[in-house]
Amino acid sequence: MRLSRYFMPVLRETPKEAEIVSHQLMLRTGMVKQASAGIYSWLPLGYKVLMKIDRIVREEQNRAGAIEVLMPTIQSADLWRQSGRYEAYGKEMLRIADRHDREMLYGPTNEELITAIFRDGIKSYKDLPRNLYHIQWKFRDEVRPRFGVMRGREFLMKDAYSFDLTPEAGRLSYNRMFTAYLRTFARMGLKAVPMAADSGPIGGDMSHEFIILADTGESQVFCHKDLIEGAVPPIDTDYDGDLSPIIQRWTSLYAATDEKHDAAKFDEQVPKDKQVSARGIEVGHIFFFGTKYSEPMGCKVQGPDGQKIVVQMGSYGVGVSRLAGAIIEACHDAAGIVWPVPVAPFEVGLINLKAGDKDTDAAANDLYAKLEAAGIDVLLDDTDERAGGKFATMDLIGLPYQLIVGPKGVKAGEAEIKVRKGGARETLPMDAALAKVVAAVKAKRMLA
RNA sequence: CGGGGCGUAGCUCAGCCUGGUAGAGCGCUUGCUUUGGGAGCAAGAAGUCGCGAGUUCGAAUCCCGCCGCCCCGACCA
Repeated sequence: MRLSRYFMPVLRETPKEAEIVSHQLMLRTGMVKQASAGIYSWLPLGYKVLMKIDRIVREEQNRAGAIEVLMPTIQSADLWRQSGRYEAYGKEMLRIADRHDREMLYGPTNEELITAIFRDGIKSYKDLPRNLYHIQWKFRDEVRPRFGVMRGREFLMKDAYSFDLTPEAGRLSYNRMFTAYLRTFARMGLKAVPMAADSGPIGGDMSHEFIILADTGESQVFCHKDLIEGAVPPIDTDYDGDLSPIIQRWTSLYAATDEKHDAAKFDEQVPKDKQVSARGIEVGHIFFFGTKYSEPMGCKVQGPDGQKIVVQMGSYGVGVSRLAGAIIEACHDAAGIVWPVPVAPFEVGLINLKAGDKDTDAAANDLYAKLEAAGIDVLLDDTDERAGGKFATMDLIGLPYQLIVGPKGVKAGEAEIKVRKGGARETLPMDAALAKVVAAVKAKRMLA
């Protein structure tokens, strides 16, 4: 993409409504624009990031055996009456009447709808297990939206729902999602730690929040240091195999959010030099809820013995739009965002320091064409802005690698590479610089 | 939903207390000079002062109502 033809309304100053750094940076870089409280338009740069997150989530869901569907944003109240939640949900549910005065709602979640879909689509125990997921916008009419896309009213979420015959089989489904989540967040360049959460109506140990660590995170978390550097399940993990060693490894060490934190237990279970107290952001939540929805909604299958079996369910959420903000919270410095390669809106920022200069233009255009040919997602700053402004903007939007071409370098046949994270710079012959950037990007695309 | 605050140019804000008909910086446009880390000079465009109703000779300013937005708390992915 050529910046001269792009739409990227960057702001030099920080809009006053933004309190936290990710919100400030998302507004300043022109990633999003607030439409009304807690509701955002995603501008090109932000949308690219959102789609890269979306894609990683999807790839890892598919890999774990989940099947993608797409459910509507608008649901009927009748469906929610079947589970008894229409009355119970409260004001966070946006209720709408259609032209026939039928009661509708903008879905805050999809348990009812997926349970009905699955119930009506299966006949026998042989149809289980299954895991269906979708990535869709949801709406919760929060009393007080804040923190930009981290806590908006409208948000993009991945929700997976597992269906099993028995609680034991449900645990296997749970483990698959648990494992997929470890990979999903690691691939985005994040340190995510699963922490035991309130497990709802079933009890037991089948609920975890996935918390990423960021100095500016919303809540205090405590955990064993080894969890932070824990080994991420490899790409060839066999999801049909026994995943319990992975789960065991990630759940046996102490990890708790502040509301569940037990200081005495922490001291007892974790050596002083392994105790980590940090800030965190919840980006995923998985739980097993058994027959909470399948029972009232009549989601049953006939078992081998002819008896009806109420299906065991679990649900598994990832805050896709929230992640865009959360990643920035975890990855920024004083100059701006520092994107991990897998979620960066562009992988390389190519700076033409003197647009309009024949030789510099030729060199920049040549590198641009070669980067594109190499399959690199590149943004070429070919505007006639001054050098200082270009550097500042490029640092602000945080592309992982900058390739800088100016008249001096062109004369010497050289280009400069700047690594956004850490700021290391290196001047190399044109082709060597190109090769090095391409190799660096490709090496970092798949972090896990 | 309790408490607090804010709405004036694209952005950040001054002016409001003490009414007299709108300002600054940045950005934007044009020209000249500059050109490797947010340049200089000159000229210029740009605001129904959130909306409505009042008080007044006169309202951005005072009064009332409404709307929008933000912050703290409670709540939440």
